[in-house]
Amino acid sequence: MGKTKKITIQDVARHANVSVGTIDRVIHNRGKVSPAKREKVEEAIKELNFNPNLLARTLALGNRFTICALIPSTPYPGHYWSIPTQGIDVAAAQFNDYGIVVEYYYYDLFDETSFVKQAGNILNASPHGVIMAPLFLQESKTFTEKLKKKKIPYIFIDADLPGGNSLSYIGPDVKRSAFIAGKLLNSVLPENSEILIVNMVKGFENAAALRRIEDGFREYFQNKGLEKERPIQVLTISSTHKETVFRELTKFYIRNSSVKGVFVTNSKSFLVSEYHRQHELDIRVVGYDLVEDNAHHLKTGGIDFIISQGPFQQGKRAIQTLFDYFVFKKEPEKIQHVPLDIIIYENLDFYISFNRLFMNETKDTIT
Amino acid sequence: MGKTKKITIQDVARHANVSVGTIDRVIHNRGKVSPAKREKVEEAIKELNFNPNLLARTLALGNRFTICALIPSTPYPGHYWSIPTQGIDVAAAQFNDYGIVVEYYYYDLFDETSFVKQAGNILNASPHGVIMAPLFLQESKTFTEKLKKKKIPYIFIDADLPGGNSLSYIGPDVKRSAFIAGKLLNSVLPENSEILIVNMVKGFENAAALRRIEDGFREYFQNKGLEKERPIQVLTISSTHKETVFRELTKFYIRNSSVKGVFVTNSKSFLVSEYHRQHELDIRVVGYDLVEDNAHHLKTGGIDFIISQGPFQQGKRAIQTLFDYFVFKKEPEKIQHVPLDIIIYENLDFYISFNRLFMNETKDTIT
DNA sequence: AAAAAAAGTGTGTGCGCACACACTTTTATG
DNA sequence: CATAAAAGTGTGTGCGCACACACTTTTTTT
Repeated sequence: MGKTKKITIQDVARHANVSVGTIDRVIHNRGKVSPAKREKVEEAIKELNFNPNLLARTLALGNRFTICALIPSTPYPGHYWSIPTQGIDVAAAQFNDYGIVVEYYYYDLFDETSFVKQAGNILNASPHGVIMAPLFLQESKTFTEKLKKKKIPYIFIDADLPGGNSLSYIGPDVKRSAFIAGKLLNSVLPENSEILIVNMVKGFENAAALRRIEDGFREYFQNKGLEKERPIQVLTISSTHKETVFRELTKFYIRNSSVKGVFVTNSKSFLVSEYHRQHELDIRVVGYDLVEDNAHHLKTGGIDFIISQGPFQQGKRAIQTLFDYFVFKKEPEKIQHVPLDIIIYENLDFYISFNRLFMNETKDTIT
Repeated sequence: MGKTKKITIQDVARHANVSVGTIDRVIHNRGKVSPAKREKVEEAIKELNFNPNLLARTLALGNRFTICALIPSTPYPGHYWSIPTQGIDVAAAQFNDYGIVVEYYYYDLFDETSFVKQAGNILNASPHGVIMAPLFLQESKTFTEKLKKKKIPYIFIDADLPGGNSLSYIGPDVKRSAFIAGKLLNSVLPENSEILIVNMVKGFENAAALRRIEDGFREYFQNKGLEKERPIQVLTISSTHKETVFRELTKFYIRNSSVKGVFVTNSKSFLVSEYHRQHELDIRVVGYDLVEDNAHHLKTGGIDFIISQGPFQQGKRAIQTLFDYFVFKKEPEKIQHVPLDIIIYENLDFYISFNRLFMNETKDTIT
């Protein structure tokens, strides 16, 4: 009872009256095998329900796969990009023994040249696969074309590059996420409230993505026939620094006092919330990404909703997708949209703890 | 560049001028090793950043761990319990080569005796670990006490057993989930609407859990001072069959026509939604669990919110927790609360697809 | 019909580690 | 000071698989 013995190629060999060499030839469809024996072996495999042991195979093959991760650096501990990085770390640790080696190539979120430089470094390293956040449109295109020439597969996370020929895109459906933001914000707004969309970007790189976010957001109100009742304005700030953001917000609010809801299109909604708090403004806020600062403002009520795009899962899934591609030659889905988690004060804790609890475990075992 | 060589105990042995046997003794802290060499070895391990290869270790040890899963059977394909089962399947496949063998012992959700019988079977099988959904209070207690005597660790999923001495509980914070249900339902209700809580249970087994759900739900309205404005009634139906549920709903609604919102405390909210549709009632519904039928009613608008308690993750995490416990002797957190996902029409698809996409991969590679 | 080529099959080694065992050196014991 | 006991150390085998290679049998070529 319950003695599910391990079936090995030895067992199959014995059962089919051949040697392990023949089993090997049949499994990998190589070398020469007489039709009679081939059939006998295939029969035996089915009968015994033989599954090759991946551990032994990996050990015997001894091959290594290097993956380069081209992602933004984490300027301070609670920063957004620390989360995908953790996801990558966890998966990397899990697959380390299978020969997966992950190397990070960090670039500066606000500096294209750092991106280009690191991209060059990756090309020199000639890894087996690449994970990247293609946040700079043109530079990313240049890079991926070179990767394609070298036949190095690459996966996009966080943002997609339309027509980028990636092995897979793992990230949010941004238009949909903005649509949800609209729905959520609308649900907490009194009648006849004006709405403000706050963008914080340095240049024009993300223009296309921002466009889709705005579209998605507006679409909700159009679908509900609320365009008139909820006028939407847009404020684009070319910085994420507190002082600049505050100054721009002031410049806006002193001219627009009837705004009752704000949608922040990046992970910095806590800045807006903090501004509201300091100036005693009762304005509802919806934003992205469950970073520590946002969690704090969710708790104090300054932020009403945070939409989280499974950043941890993005990193983890990216590694796993490449692993499956390397080891099992499994073609992944071209688009893997992550769940858009709706985070409120009441369910916040669980999202933070559930993955963190486990990370420690994994890390301990590796170190 | 990037030539991260695999460091083996051989490398360490050479570096420390000892044999692999000594390395082994140091790593496992067994046998006799002179202090001088021990230090040299430890030094070498650190210097080379040696990490034992889990694959090779597993292969050499060759031990097997059997895990029995005592969970409700899946009466029809889209049933709730098919999802945790899938999570278990995925993790089982992943750890299969590590010697983890999972055996299912299904019981009937509405039949205590089937639970007891399967529990007995598990005791006979004497597995290394158990995963169970302790849905029958008394029977579960009896069972876990026997497990404790046999020193077999067990993990609860889906529901906790207070003071049950489990290795870990992986599931929702039910009170909190109900609180969230209150918040969500309230957000879509007009002023002065009555609310109905619908329970569907056979006996009195789940009485304690139901109590906590009701408490959590009511707590929201109390905290907001809405007890008066939103009277809450409770309807408990002792069946999940459509006909019975419909009959009981009719009996209730013909006497209570001012109910505008319903909170269904199990995964069958689609039944209530269907009833509303057939009888053209404009009543809002909040329920649990993203089963297929609920997804469908979310899409048609008959259900407004579904709270999902990561059923897939529950199964997966349970296996992984036992694996870490067996292999790394890692004591898990006693309580691992899963995220309480708020599912609406707009983000439903991603929750369904994200895990499903990957399940196929894993299954293909194993079969 | 002999030689060469091809087809078919088995054996042996190593991947990195755990563990049993043999062996040598030191210490304790009478 | 001999001898038993303990401490300290190295070697060899196997886990399940991949792969190189040697070997035998059959088929093709001249």
